[in-house]
Amino acid sequence: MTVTYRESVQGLLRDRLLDSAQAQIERRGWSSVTMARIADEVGVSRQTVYNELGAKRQIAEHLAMRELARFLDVVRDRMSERDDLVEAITWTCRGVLELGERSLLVRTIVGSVPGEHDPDLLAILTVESGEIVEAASVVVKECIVSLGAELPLSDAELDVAVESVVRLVLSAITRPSKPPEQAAADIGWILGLALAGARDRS
Amino acid sequence: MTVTYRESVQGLLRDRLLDSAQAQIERRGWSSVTMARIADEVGVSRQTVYNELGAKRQIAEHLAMRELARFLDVVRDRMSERDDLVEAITWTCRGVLELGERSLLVRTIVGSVPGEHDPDLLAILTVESGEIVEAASVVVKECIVSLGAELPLSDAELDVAVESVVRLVLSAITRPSKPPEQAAADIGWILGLALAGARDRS
DNA sequence: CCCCCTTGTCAAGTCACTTGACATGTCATA
DNA sequence: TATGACATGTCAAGTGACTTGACAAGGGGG
Repeated sequence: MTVTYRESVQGLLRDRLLDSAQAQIERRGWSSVTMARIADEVGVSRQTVYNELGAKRQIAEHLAMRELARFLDVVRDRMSERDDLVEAITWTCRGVLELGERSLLVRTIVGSVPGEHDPDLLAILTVESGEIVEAASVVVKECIVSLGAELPLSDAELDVAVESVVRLVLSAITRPSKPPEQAAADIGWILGLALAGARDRS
Repeated sequence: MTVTYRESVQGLLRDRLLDSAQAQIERRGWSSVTMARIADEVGVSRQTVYNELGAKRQIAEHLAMRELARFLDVVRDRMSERDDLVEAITWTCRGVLELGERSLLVRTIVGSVPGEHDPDLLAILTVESGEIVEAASVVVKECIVSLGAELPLSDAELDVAVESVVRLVLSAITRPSKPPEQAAADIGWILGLALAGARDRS
């Protein structure tokens, strides 16, 4: 019993509600998302939506966190598919950036015209992005550590490096300027240079 | 909203309970299945098991019906993969018999030593098998009708033919004497002969 | 300005599930 | 044979998630 019945049920409700909200966003934008419509589509009462997800503002955050989880799954998968650190990071960045292109939710948020940015969604990409960077950094660092390679960086320096990579990826997703493969190669290149410089240092 | 949230939850509970019961059967036999253990594994109270599934005897029936559904899925799939009726039936019988060999639940029930047959499980294969024959016959007939071939049989005669095939398959599952492919060919051969005879008749 | 819709909150009701208890039956063992 | 351990099956009272209906407050659009 890895996951209990009760947890499954609770998770099922959450998922359904978020699925509905996400579908509405992707169809007609965030402003068309309505607590009543979510409740209706899922077949529960409006109050239950409030109980489970909280105010509408928080729904956007929940969606962001759920989407983040999808990206972190890619991170975990890809990081274990290469031995060399720089290659692993490059390969992972590419996968993440490609998912960013495929993700309908991300495209809807990022792709909306600046002027008509919904305040709630905009907030996610700015105020809340701190949490995103933090969560992603933790996962990436875990993957690097479990890779077990010898690094010319102190623990604190590793944190900085990881966070920088995460921020570069996030930036490339929100303001893409080149295809994923090349953007990933660029990030890997920078990281490689930094590691070489650190190695020379000693 | 093809299936509502509430239905999903109810179905989830049922499935979990039956999964647990089935796992216990396959591990240590029917007699080791306990209402308390089912409740415990799924993480609900013992009373909930009674509410949802009824007495222990009925759990065996539920399991049989659920397993039957798996077999009928195979029937529906295979019957649509051949144009000629006899070929379709032969192909379907083979698939069903092969599933019978793979099905851990079926193997556990059928394969248990005659002397130690648990009364409840034994009942399923005897008393309850009427329901099984009936349900399976309905599905098979539906498939035949939707196949749309011209048949030399009246509707009542078709019922008899279908039921006979179903009974032959059921028998081959419970008392297998040859590999699925050959047993299926045998059934198809009989059916072919019967149809030829019916055609001559007119 | 008023109407309609939305958000957000509250209290009372409903129903699935829990809890604890009890009667009953069966089997192993002293 | 008596007895303890354990299983089935049922009941009533309790808990908590979800429902229902209502309300205040805040925008747009006719």
